[in-house]
Amino acid sequence: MFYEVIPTKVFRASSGILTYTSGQSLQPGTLVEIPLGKATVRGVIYKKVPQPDFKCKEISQVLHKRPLPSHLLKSLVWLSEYYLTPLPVVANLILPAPPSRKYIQEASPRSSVRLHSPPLNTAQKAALEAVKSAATATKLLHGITGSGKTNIYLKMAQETLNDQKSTILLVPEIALTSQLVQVFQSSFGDRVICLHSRQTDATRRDLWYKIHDAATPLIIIGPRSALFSPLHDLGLIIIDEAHESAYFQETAPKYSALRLASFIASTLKITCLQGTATPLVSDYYLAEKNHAYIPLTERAKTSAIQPDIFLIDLKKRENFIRNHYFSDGLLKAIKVNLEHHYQTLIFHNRRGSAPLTICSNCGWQALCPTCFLPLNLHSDSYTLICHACGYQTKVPTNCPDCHHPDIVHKGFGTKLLESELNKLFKEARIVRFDADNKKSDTLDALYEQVKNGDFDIIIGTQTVAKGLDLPLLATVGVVQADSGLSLPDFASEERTFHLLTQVIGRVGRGHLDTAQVFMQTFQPEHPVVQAAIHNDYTAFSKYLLSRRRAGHLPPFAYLARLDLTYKTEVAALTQIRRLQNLLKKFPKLLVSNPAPAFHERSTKGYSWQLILRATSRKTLEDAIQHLPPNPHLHFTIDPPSLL
DNA sequence: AGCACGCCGACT
DNA sequence: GTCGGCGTGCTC
Repeated sequence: MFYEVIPTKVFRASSGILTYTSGQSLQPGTLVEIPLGKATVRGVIYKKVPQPDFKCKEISQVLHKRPLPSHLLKSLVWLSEYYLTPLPVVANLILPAPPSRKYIQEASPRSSVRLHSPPLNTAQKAALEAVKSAATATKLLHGITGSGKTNIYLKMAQETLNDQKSTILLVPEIALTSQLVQVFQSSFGDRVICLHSRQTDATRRDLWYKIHDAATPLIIIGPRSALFSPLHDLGLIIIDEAHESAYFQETAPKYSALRLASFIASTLKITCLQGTATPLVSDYYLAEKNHAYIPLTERAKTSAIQPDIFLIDLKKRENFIRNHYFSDGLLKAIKVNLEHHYQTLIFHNRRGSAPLTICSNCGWQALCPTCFLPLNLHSDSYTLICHACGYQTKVPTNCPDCHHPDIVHKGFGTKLLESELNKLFKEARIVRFDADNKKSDTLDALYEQVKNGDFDIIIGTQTVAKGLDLPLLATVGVVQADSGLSLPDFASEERTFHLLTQVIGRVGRGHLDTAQVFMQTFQPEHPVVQAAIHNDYTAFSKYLLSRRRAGHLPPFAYLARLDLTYKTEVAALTQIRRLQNLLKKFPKLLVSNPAPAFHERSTKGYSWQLILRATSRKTLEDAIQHLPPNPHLHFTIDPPSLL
């Protein structure tokens, strides 16, 4: 018998599928090992075929008798076509981790008492009914902070379990301490399997087989790759925080877990529920059009309160008499909080002490020797660090160019704010959370202490904006709300809106009867800042959708980014111009001018990019498929950002 | 998307 | 001459 097999190794300019022979009768989706050149690689049976007119090698081993569930094989084909990626590249997504010698036993999940999911309030019941009655497979649940989306997830997972079906719950990044994981574990005990990146290959492989061979339905909680869990009885997919960028895989095979989940759901005729307090406007627009948009606007907790929001203009220095970074109002609030043993959260989305280091005499700037990006000052270790590649160097005492001693640092990050607050409030216990924390003092590790009030002031980047529920938190201070708005990226306004909305949502959660937000900004009138402080998603989406429509951007156009990377800048430039000319023959395609990529230079060389836009996806696909093969060229279809 | 090999232009 | 980068062929 002859079989087409999808190998996991690729050769440029091969169609991807190869034909092998076997004495056994094998079903599509069976995992096998095949000889390929001098090597042996793993592969998946695609389908049975008649004997071809060329000679075939024999399948060397059948790895698992039971084939993969059919929706996974269909997913491979879909991903390959949708993202124009060779089948062998996407095949790597569905194979279990290869065996490895090191075996670490996972702590077995606590089989706790089976709690029943909490009863739903009227608004939640109505939303659940709306989810069930929507005609499309994919539904968007727009639940504001505190509306109780989790209760709806629990209820749906429970009902799916009652139907003897499994559920996949996608989370952006898995924190085992996260409330969502804990709630699911206490409700469903050892039916819950968590997948995460810190598991060893051996553990992952074990769990893969456990899922594949499971006799009873399960609940899988994990990151985007959890979609490839080999469940034979999948009945529901839930995507929490569906706006998060972590659902897009940036490295090949590039894909959006949201789009894939939608494909799987419509293939299996099951529900894919995407829940978020701040939908991506593209998803919102599409869901609205498909009658799959379900708003849940009522706060579940009656004790929840609207925070008092103080918008503070950074241009008016009279608001900053006492300190350069913190307005007088914010400092007053911190002082009051200290007296009441309440907490204050200071949000600033830039780590380090200062992002720029320059010579005030000749204008020399400290740049990373490989990335050419400005080096960030970290005062605590007195080093300059590249936030892109990690390069470190001592801060020079004199300018390397003119030897002048006037080296100055511009801008500010969380480390500077931390030392500033330490000076202002000597008695306060201050903690900072960002990507510079060591494993032992991450937010995850110190969560209980933070919650119990062991710290008075919490400073952080986006890591503190998401999901924190602190009973003693009274005040949020945003040091510069508009700092992310100037990036050269069509998604920067949307990202800023998400962050501001999330960080505002940290207070007023019903624990305390006081809640304030101090929003400092150079652009108090900016529509994004205004929409965020008024918690007005409708105004925000209206504003952003009109900008997107005018700019021929998603959801009104399809987007692709072409990146060309060469060792020398000349090569990158000449090649990108050639590419630009080549693309002129596609009449319906909008081609941008060549521009240096945001991360213009890296260890790989110099990168330049072209942005392609088209109103039909087919136009984009045609253009990309007709590009001459070039190992220096990489493309991203539907990029969530251009950075 | 990974490796081996041969070509060519830029250096010592 | 040597090195490094680029282009090509490889697979059933």
